[in-house]
Amino acid sequence: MAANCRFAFAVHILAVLGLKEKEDVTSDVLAGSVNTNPVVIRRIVSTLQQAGLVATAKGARGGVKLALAPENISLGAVYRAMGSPQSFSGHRHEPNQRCPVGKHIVLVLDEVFSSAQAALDDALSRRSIADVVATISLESKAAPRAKKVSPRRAD
Amino acid sequence: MAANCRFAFAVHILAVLGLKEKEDVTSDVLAGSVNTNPVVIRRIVSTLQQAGLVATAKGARGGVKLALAPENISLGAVYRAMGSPQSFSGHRHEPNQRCPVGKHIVLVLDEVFSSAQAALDDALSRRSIADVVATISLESKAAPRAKKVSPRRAD
DNA sequence: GACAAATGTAACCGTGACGCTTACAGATCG
DNA sequence: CGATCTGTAAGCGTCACGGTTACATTTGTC
Repeated sequence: MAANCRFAFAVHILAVLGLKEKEDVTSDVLAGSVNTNPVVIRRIVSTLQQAGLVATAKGARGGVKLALAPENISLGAVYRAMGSPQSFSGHRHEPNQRCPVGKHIVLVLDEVFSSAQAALDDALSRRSIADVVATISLESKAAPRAKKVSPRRAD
Repeated sequence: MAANCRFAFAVHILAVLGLKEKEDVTSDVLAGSVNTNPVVIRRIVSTLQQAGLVATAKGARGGVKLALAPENISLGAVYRAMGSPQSFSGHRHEPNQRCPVGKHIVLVLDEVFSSAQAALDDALSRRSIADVVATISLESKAAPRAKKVSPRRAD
C-alpha cells in the first residue's frame, strides 16, 4: 500500500472520535493526541469527510465528529478513503513491446495487483473502528496509567 | 506495500528467465526487456539470488537463470524477497502517551498491519512464475504480433 | 457588530526513498 | 591477454509526503 502514515493517522483520529462520540473534537486536540500539526489533521479529516466518515463544523465551538457509528466504519473503508489504492507500483517506463514478456507483463501484473489489493482490503474490512476503540479501552483498563488528553476528569 | 516497482521488475525478470529456462541471460538483455539500466537489473537480481530464487554466473558467457522450477517460485516469495514487508507505515513520531488512544494505537495498528500483510502475502502466494509465464505465452499465441527480444526466429 | 474560535486551503520547505547513471573492481571463458 | 559479465559503490535528480506558516472564511458568544 501507500507507504505513508495517512492511514495510521486516520485510524488514530477516528479512534479518538469514537471514544468521544457525539462530542465535537478540534483539530488541535487531535493533533495533540497524534502528536503532529493541526493542519496535517485537517487534511486527513477533509479526506475522511469527503468519504462520509466524519462530519465537521466550522466556526467557534466547531470540530469533528464521526458521521457513522463506530461499528459501521470498517478499516477497509478508511483505507480506501485515504486513497491508498496502490499498494504496488508498476513499470516506470513502458517495457519493451517487442519482447513477449514486456508486452504482456503489465496486464498480468495488473491482475495480480488487484487481486492482492482485494485480499488486503478484505482483511482490513473485517475490523471496524469500534473494534479498535474496544481494544484500546480494554488495554486502558488493564493498565490505567494514562489520562485523556483533555484535562477534564479523564475517567 | 512498498510503493516501488522492484516487485514488478522482479516478476518481469523471473518471467523472462522462466521463458528461457536453462539459458544464461545477461543483465543487458533483461534490461532491454524491462527497459531500464542493467545496473538496476543487477541489483534486483542480487536480491533474488540472496533469496535463492536465481543463480548467477560471473565472467564471459555468464548471466542469470532460475535456481528453482518456475512453478516453485511463488509471487509471495518474490514479494518477500524484494524486502517489501512494510505495506504500511506507522506513526512518524510517537503519539501522545497521555492519551489512551495515543498510548495503545501503535500496538493495535501493528496487529492490523501484520494481519493485512499476511492476507496480501497469502494472495500473492497463490500464484507462481509458471502461471505468469503461462499467461504470457497464451496471450502471445492469441495475438502473435511481438517477437522475442532476441532476434532469432521468435516462434 | 465585534471578537474569538474553528475549519479550509494554498504555498513552501526539508527530508527520505528510489530509480538512473557512471565508474570501476573482480571473475571467467576463449 | 582481452573480451565479456557480474558486483558494488557513489552521486544525481525527482517525487511524494509530512511539517509549517499564513490567511480567508465561517460561526457562536458577548
